[in-house]
Amino acid sequence: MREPSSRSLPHMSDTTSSPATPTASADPTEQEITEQKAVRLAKRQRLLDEATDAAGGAYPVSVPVTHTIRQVREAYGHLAPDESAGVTVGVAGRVVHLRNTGKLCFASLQSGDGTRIQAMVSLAAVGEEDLAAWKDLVDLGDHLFVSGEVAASRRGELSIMVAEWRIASKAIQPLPNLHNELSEETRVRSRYLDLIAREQARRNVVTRSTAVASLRATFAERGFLEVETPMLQVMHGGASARPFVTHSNAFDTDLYLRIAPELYLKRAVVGGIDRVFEINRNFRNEGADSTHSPEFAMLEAYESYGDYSSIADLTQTLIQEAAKAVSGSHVVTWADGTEYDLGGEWDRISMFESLSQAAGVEITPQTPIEELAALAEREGVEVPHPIHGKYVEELWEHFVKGGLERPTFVMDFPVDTSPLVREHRSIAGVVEKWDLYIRGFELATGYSELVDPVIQRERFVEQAKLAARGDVEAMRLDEEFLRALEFGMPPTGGMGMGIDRLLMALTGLGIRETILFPLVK
RNA sequence: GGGCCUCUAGCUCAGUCGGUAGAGCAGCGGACUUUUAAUCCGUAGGUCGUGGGUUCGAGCCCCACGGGGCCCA
Repeated sequence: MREPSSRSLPHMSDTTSSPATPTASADPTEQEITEQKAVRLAKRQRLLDEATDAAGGAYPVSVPVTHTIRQVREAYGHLAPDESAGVTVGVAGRVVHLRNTGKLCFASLQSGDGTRIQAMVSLAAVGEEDLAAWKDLVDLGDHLFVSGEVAASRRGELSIMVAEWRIASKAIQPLPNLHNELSEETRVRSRYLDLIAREQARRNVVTRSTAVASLRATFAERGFLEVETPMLQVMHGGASARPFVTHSNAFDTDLYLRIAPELYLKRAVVGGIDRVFEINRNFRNEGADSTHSPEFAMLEAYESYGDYSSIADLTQTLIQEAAKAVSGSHVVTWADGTEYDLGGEWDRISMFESLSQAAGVEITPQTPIEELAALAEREGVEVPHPIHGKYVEELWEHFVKGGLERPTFVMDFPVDTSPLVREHRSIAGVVEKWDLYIRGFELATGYSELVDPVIQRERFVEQAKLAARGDVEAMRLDEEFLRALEFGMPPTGGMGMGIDRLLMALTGLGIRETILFPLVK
């Protein structure tokens, strides 16, 4: 039990002259402190001054917790008003409400999962000095340990009748007002406050963790090994994107933050890691908005002796299992209340066929580029790097993409925009690649991987020419990767999926809600 | 990159025509033994994002910069 205070209750004249008040700090960079913080610092100092052992003070090493708040609620939530359980428990939680009727004080304690329980401190139970200390020292936001009998209050609220209490961790900053919504900016910049204040914020963390655990479980069931490949790379590759550049002092060389793990995972496949995946961060030095973050979590998986069809099957399973883990069924409910069905066999459509159908004109890999350019011109579609395949992809997005409601694999892309993919086994001019669209946005992409080192080299050379012409997203020629391929890579199906986007598809949230700590300036 | 909106107390927000800066919650002092955002009395708290400008006078008008948001490309 803590020692009650022998000092008088604080007055502002006391606290402003207190040695604990850091306005006296010699550090010139010290922020000017607010009145509320000064008051709390003074309380902290009083707690420290009175501490008799490691279990006292403002920051005890430990407190004798016997139950979580949830356990107490589950075991005794049935108590009738004024009924006592006849059981003594010790619980801890953050003070989120304080009420005081004079000789009886109430506090609502909240645990990290959001469950709450009421603590009741009465004059009769703790005595005059201790009640005064409670009123003096306990603030909203403090972590508090209370021990006492479990009972329901007269109004039926499950409570701890406090026999002993102590501060478990003193809060120096006042908690934000929990009755108003936090502003969007505070939510993102101070996520810890968002987590304290908002049930949905806590749920989002659980949902993401559940979804990622489900992905790993699905992979494990199918014999995939998880690996980690370099994030700092001498040469970035595996995707078309602008990289972040950094510098290694030890090697005295510039390094790139990876834009994709692909070229390393394929090296692993060459080495015989036949089923391999990685869930990790990629970095792309591009714009940030409600659907793009400069750093984002990415899943890539490679299945040797598979192809783009088998890896599509796998992708569908991964997502459906994740949906089931998160919401109990293949039908997920989004934050805005709409339901989205991820169940069943997903549609697989051809890019060229669906484009031809939507545009009302036959478009094939053999359609002259002049015709594509004219069509784009008529439709007002701008094509940044006017090669054949880019026209087709931009036109497809223009004509078809927005109309996709159900989960859909869009199959067979132009060859000249997919330099790491092998050509279709029977259709000329396209590659065995699909994009998965869910509610109109791209969630994943899959391939029959290009394993012929000679053709791969040719494709890289073409990319290098694009780079030389100023395409900052074009790929560099990776000699080490080509050498690995030359030792022989088995036929392989590969897949990449944005984890943040998966969460968006499962929950309907914005990307800043799916990422716990989004990058902010 | 372009357009529009926004930045005021710890938090969430008002602030009229350019004329001494407001509320709720939280804080501080007091009352109250069953409250649930308790209630009641009293009280303190501001570099109005930053820097310029216009004006007798700027939270408000003008310019630049910074943060955030929305829409468009």
